[in-house]
Amino acid sequence: MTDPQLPLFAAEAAAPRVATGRPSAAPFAAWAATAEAVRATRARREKGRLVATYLASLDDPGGAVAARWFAGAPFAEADARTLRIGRATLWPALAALAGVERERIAERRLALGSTAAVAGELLAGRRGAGLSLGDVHWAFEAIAAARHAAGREALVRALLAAASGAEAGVLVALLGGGLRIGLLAAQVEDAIAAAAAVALDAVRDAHALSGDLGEVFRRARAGTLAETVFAIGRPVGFMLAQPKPTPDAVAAALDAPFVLEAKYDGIRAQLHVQDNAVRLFSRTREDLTPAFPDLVRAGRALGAGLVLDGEVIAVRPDDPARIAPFRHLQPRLGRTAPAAALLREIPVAFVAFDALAVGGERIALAPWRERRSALEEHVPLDVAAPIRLAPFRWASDAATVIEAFTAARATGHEGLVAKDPDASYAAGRRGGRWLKLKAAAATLDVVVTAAERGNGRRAAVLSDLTFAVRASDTDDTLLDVGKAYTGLTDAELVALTATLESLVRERRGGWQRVEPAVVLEVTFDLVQASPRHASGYALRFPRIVRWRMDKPVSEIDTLSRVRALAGDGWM
DNA sequence: CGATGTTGGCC
DNA sequence: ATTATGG
DNA sequence: CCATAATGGCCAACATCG
Repeated sequence: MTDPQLPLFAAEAAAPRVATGRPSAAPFAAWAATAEAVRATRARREKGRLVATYLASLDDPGGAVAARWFAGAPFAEADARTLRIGRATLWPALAALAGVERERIAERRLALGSTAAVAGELLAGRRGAGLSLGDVHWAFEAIAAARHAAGREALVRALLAAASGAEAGVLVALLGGGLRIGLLAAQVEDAIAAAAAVALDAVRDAHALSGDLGEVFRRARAGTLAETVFAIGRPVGFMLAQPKPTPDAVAAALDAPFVLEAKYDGIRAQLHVQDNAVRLFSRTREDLTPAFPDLVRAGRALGAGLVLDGEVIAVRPDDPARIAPFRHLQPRLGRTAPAAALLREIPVAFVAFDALAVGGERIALAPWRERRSALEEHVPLDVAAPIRLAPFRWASDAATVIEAFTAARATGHEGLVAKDPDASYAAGRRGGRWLKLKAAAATLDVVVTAAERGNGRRAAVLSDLTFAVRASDTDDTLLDVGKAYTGLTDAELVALTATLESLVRERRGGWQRVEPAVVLEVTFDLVQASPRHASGYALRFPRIVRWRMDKPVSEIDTLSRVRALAGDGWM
């Protein structure tokens, strides 16, 4: 169907891609049917079994793409390309194909909760042209390479026109950025291990190293998983920390003595130094290098064969030893060619807290103590250097954790990370060997002023709540200060929806303004000045603590309290 | 040309 | 990032 | 305990609009 010619490989230079073999002629319909069967069951083992059975049935090496797609994305994590397809492209394409108005799409989207479900409904009964895995693969390649939205829409339309009704639903889900069948990378790893009869650990390790489930599947079947190489310049999966609610929980979860480090409020990054070539990668393996030429310059001085794990933070221009909050770093993110003035105004540092390779040798499997020694040999302790060593301290009890936490907060850090000194680096996993502890937040009592219907499984409830505070003790004007969607149970959301429906004042699609009567207690990590809401403030990581049925609107918090909670200056 | 809309990626 | 949910 | 879904706020890039 699509032309497997020139544009398909045009983007190759940007990010080296791993070959997955010749495109497969295997029917896409079987993949789509498997995805639907996975969606239909909630049993995790059954989902895994379905995927494993399907993967085992593929005899064509080009079928590797099938493994990738089950994780919900059209491309591998190691692949920097995106499709740039959203509702602006999907809705007109669907409307044209189904021969209905755009309004009808919007209406059904609201009722069904996802554009994928709308596609399945509107295109139901279509026979399809017998798409193969290879056809879909080429279509994704072509869409990613298409520069203009019109070109992408034409490609999407051609793809969907060739799809059966059953295929259209999953295709739209993949195109729109999420399969949502209750299956992600971790489950696909299980299925690959089962389908190829290899050890799960080997599959996980290969995935962490390659960032491509397609390659992992192909190698698992070829018996060459162990040949997945660690290479400097190629990002590895990050080891993540598990959240803990209290210092006691941290102390209880780790054997004494354990390690405490600051939790830096920046962006996690992996620094690769290979001769003169320095690269920085994000947690999702995006290439951050272009945004940080200052760190690249500093990295060249470290010596080759190094892979460091750490955090990029903003530092104060007047004193680079002191850290700046996350909002200062934000304008430096995503830049492809940052101006010299920006580099000056917002200086950054890479705070190294782990070493995955030194002298060209992978040391990720060694315990933290040994990795830390290696790190200290390669990174200066200088607290003002652009690439600097993260300090740490030993702790054996909760009291020490509390003390370190207080000190970290006073310095401007988010909190602490606690680590097991004997643990190896668990690439790509969030295990119990690293723990994080953040600040116990203040709460605000607010009133709901507007609500919006949710997506997917929340399509039937008003799950997205906009809330306000009073202007002052003497002025009852309500000023919006944020939105939240998490914290209430499903049952509470259902009950809340009924109440909010009785309070409707104005309705626009799935959105509605309501009489201010529902009082919520909300929490957050931070209050920040923002033009987003009428109050002039917004919340970082807002979540609902509880529905305050006992509290009248006349007693909710005021703008002055919000102002008092807002971070200001360098903190 | 600047403003706006869409998408993607950080936390 | 976060919380709720269910295997 | 683990994996997954659904979603906040900020910001940059890029295409398109006016």
